Amino acid sequence: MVNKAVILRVEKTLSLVPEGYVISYGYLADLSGLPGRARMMGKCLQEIEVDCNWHRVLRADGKIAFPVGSARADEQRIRLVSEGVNVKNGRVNMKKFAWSPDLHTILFELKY
DNA sequence: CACGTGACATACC
DNA sequence: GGGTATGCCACGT
Repeated sequence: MVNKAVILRVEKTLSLVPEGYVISYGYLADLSGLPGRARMMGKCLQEIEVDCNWHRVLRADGKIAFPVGSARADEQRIRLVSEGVNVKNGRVNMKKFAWSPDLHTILFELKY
């Protein structure tokens, strides 16, 4: 189990990620006021509402975190492609599609 | 208390 | 590009 406060923070951050963009686990943690806790993001995503933007979360190198060919990986790829994010060999070009707002601005707005 | 593990990241070779 | 090492934090053994 993950703290409910943490879950809420991550849900809030995910709600800010625009359609057509993606974000890494590490930066998601940073924006949620939890620097260095990338590994915790995965735990959170297993407990978060299915309606969140979980499919926009990728590894820092742009790869989908699930094993290639798995049902989850396929669903994530389909969702990303359907909103305009190119997925080639289970990987996304982070230079093009990564959502990278100013960290401090977000932290200030969310009061973390 | 010491490890091992995990939807991870970074640095270095 | 791949492979190893280390840092990170929560949990289970």
